[in-house]
Amino acid sequence: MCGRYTLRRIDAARLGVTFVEPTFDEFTDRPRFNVAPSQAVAVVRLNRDGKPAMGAVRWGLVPHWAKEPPKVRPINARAETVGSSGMFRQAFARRRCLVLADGFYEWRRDGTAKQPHFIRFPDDRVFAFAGVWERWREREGDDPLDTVAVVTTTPNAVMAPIHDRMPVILRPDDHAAWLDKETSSGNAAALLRPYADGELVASPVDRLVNSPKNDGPDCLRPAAK
DNA sequence: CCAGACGTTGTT
DNA sequence: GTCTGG
DNA sequence: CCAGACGTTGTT
DNA sequence: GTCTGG
Repeated sequence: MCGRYTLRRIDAARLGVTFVEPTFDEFTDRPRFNVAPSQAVAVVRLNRDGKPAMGAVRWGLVPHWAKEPPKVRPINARAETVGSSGMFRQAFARRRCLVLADGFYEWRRDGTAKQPHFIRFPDDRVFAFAGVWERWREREGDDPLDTVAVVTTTPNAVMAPIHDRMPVILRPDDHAAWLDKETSSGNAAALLRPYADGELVASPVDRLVNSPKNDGPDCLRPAAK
């Protein structure tokens, strides 16, 4: 997947979760029309009590064993390797999460030009990418840096004309199983497939979104013909 | 055994 | 932390 | 992914 | 051209 998505509103009740971290105000106060890598993103993960809770982490994974957070960090993890790669396997086994969004961008190449497309559900509902997260600390007792990567897979019929990868979008019925630490790696991996055809829609949007500085409704303006 | 890597996308 | 390559 | 920078000395 | 930052 590309490095951009949107979160314009949050329907926490529908997702069956509660707000737990103060930093989450960042999302309730300011809708995001262009969430870029390294920014704070909204996730749902299991609390210590085993219940789903909503919070904020940074987009771009820093594994717990890193000596220093690298400047360039993976924002995506391939479904084909997320269970085996040294970078992701622990997070995949123990720290799966949901990354909340209500749409995402993908660029289609027209020769040298790059045409951004916006992909969403027709009712603009909030949905969940499959994510894996990690907690990094400089040293014992320091404040943690929590980070996340979104899992990608092969495109469905809507995405195929635009791009050769797409983020994994989990159906609500699968949210609990993805989050559950007891779910086997095999069963978790089975959830990592392209979203069913026929629900998502894609449309070209203004190139305004190409600059991470732009974060407003204009990012969703239909592309000029 | 130790040292070094550990990622994706897209592009060629 | 854990795996791979030498 | 795209946009934007692409530098040093010395000072805080 | 290539790297960094968002």
